[in-house]
Amino acid sequence: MTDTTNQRPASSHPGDDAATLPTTYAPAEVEGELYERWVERGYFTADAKSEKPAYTIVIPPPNVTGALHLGHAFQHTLMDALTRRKRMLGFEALWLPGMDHAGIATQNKVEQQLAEAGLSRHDLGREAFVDKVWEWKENYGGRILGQMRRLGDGVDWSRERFTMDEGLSQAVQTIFKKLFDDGLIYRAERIINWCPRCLTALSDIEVEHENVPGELVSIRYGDGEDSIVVATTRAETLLGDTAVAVHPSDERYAHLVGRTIKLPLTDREIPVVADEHVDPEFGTGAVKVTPAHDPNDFAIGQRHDLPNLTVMDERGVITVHGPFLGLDRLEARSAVVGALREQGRVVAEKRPYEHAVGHCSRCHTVVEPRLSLQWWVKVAPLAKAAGDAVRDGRVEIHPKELERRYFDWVDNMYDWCISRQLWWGHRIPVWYGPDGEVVCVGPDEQPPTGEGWVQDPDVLDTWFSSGLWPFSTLGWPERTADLEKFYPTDVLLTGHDIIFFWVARMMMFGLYAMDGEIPFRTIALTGLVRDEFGKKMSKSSGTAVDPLDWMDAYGADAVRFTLARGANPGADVPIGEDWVKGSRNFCNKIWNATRFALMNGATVRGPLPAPEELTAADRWILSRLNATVAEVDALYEDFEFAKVSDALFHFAWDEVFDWYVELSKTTLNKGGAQADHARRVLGEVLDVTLRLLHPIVPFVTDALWTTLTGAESVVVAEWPKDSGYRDADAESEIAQLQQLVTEVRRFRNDQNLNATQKVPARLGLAGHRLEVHEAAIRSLLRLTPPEEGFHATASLPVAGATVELDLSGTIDVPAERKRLQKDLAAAEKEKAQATGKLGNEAFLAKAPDEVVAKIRTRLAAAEADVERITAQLAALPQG
RNA sequence: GGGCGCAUAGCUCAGCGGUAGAGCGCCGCCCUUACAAGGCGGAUGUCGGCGGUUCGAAACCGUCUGCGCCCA
Repeated sequence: MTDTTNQRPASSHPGDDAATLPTTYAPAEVEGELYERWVERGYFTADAKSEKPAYTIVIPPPNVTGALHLGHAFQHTLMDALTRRKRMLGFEALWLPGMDHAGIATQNKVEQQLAEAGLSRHDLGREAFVDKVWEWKENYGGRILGQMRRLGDGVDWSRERFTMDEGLSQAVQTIFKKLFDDGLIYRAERIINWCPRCLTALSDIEVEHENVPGELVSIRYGDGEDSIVVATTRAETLLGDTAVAVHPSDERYAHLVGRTIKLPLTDREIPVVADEHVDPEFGTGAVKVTPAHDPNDFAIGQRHDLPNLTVMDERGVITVHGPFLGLDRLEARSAVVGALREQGRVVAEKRPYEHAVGHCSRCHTVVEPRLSLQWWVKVAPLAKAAGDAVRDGRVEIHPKELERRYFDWVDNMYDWCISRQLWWGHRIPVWYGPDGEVVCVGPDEQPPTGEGWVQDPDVLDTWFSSGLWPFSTLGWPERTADLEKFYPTDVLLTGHDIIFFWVARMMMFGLYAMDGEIPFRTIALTGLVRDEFGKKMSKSSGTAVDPLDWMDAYGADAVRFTLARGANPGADVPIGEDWVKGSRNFCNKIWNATRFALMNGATVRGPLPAPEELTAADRWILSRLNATVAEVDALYEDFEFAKVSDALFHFAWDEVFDWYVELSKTTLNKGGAQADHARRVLGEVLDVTLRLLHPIVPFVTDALWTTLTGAESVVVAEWPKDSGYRDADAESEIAQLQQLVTEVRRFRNDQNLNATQKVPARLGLAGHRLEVHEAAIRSLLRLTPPEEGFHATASLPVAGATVELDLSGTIDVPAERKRLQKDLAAAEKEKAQATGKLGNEAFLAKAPDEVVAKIRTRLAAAEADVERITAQLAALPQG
């Protein structure tokens, strides 16, 4: 025999290897060690100088504060599967890891720590505080990185990045300067979302709107003829009202427009203005206007030149002199309503009143719209480009249904507030001079020095730096070899929940920074991980599962396989412990099937025998093997991980393990050339199957594959190719064999025959194509040859043969009759359906020929079944 | 309030014009020398309701009901 797979020095005694494999797969014993070996050998380290085509995925950088949760485990499994497969396909695969500095989250964490010591960040001062955060990062940050190793993430650790790295910070400064110079970054005073707890501005998408029961209070402003009733859910803002607005054509209030009205609880007179944007149908048709504390009111204020009166400080405490001074906004709300009520100015109160209220996405505090001076990105031109790149097909969104969500956002985007009143983050590179100068400093420039020059104290929104991730991590703004080789990246795989936060921003910045070059070719969006009942998992309700626990109990492969198997494009993924157990069982099954194969001398050495030398079972499984390779390849291209996993699960378990391995036992026992061939085919099938499974369950496949082949590692093995071999004859022959075996097994079961009990039988296969399978059939069914005195007590016509069994006594006639009658009913129903269709002229005339032919075949089969079962029933002894 | 999506076996989900499927769960038999984390066999659905299109609908269209999600 010649060895065509010459890089595989086969182990000298495969049986010995098998003997060393325990009967149960113990993931804990192999996973950690295997992972370290992969990393040490540099399998995941990509080479920018490689001749191979590049395949790049950048990881959605987890927060430095984070721990691995099932959502990460899920996405990482998919990204790992994609890169592992491409690596096997001969690509220079790079999966680039890293972390996000997570401005607010991280700062909060360190502030909490300080609070325990009774300190605030102001006690330390900015510089010391930032040092403290770095210190925290070194000590506690990045726990997730170790957990990624546990999961088996094949990331290139040599390229690990952090958004606050020097390089990435330089990228931030570079793009800031470029945007500033292009007039796409500006400073403006507007109403922004303010978190009174985090004490910072938030962008629109960092605010979560939630319906909560509040109150709607209708208040009468002014008196008598000249009074107007307005309604509000935030009565305390009354203190900052600088007008009442009505619709210009609203006759009810026409006499008041242009005049002033007395604002209750104050000594101020405020004007009544007419504004097109007031809805005369809503409520009383009049609205109070608080320009400094509401975005719509601010707009009205601008149009009518109203003063902006700020009545709360940054913590939401009332600053207006009088009885409400020093009250928190919520206390002030009821105090104001109470005072109004006393004055008889409360016309109506609706409580509870369901309405949407914005909450800080970080700490869930109710946000307060607040007038302040902030930095903004003018998104219109950037967003247009980001939308066009998808519209013209340069970037593809998977699944396509989610495109709309993307377009809705990028096509209707408001300017992005990027300044945050935090200390942890990229500081805004703008200096203010003593005479009002504003200088934006580029990365290679020196900030202005001298008396009176100060840098802007704010830092940038965390998502500003994440938006640069696909290229900043590859060395931009330098024209690095990495950037040359690995950019644009291939797939951006992430949850659809951060399309706006992250995906759209990367598109905008990527296209802008790289002169129109796209940051990635495909956006693959996943859903969220849910519990086994499809319910949201949350930390607060205690329903969140720590994937580490499951990995410890069942192995990383089991967790990965379960997640992959649930991964339908864009859809949420439910996961439960029982399912992980099921996946563990599958891994164990693979383990034992391979163990069996090795004990029986399965081999990958030498060429595969020609089809004509093989048994039908061999040809069948090779045919199915190649079809499976083709199927898996096609599914991978569409990110159909669930279907990939399912196809492999069923091929491996149902076809290879339950049928091929069982059939091969007879051949192997017989010995001779056929047995040699079976060993080679078995080796081939396992070799390919393990390689196909590897991207999803990397550990168990590597442990087994190296034992089977003696080669270095399946991580660097070649991805299987469909040889094109298909054998329809073998497939139908084995299908017939399966039909016969199953039918007899059913009979045995119905007759309550013990599974191990041997039964004498005559197969009646003379001249039948299944004749060659007689030994296998007898073995599978535990049928012994008819001996002297054989007396058939049951006769089963099946698959064109008649199997006669000697049950040495009476069979259970009622049981058999019951079963046959059920089968007969099914066959007759089938026959009736088919007859009905074929009797329908319109069907014959309009249905495609192949459908008609199929129905005809079905009818023939049903008729044969009816005849056969009727005969069997008639042959049953009376009783 | 606007938009999108989903209702299929006990549970979680595939299928999206031509015989209703999978995993788990359930019932029965079996520790058959690869595997009891297993083997073999089995049961279970008027495919949410109503109407329409079609030779043919779980699938396409309309409508109602009930749930999700996104945005305001």
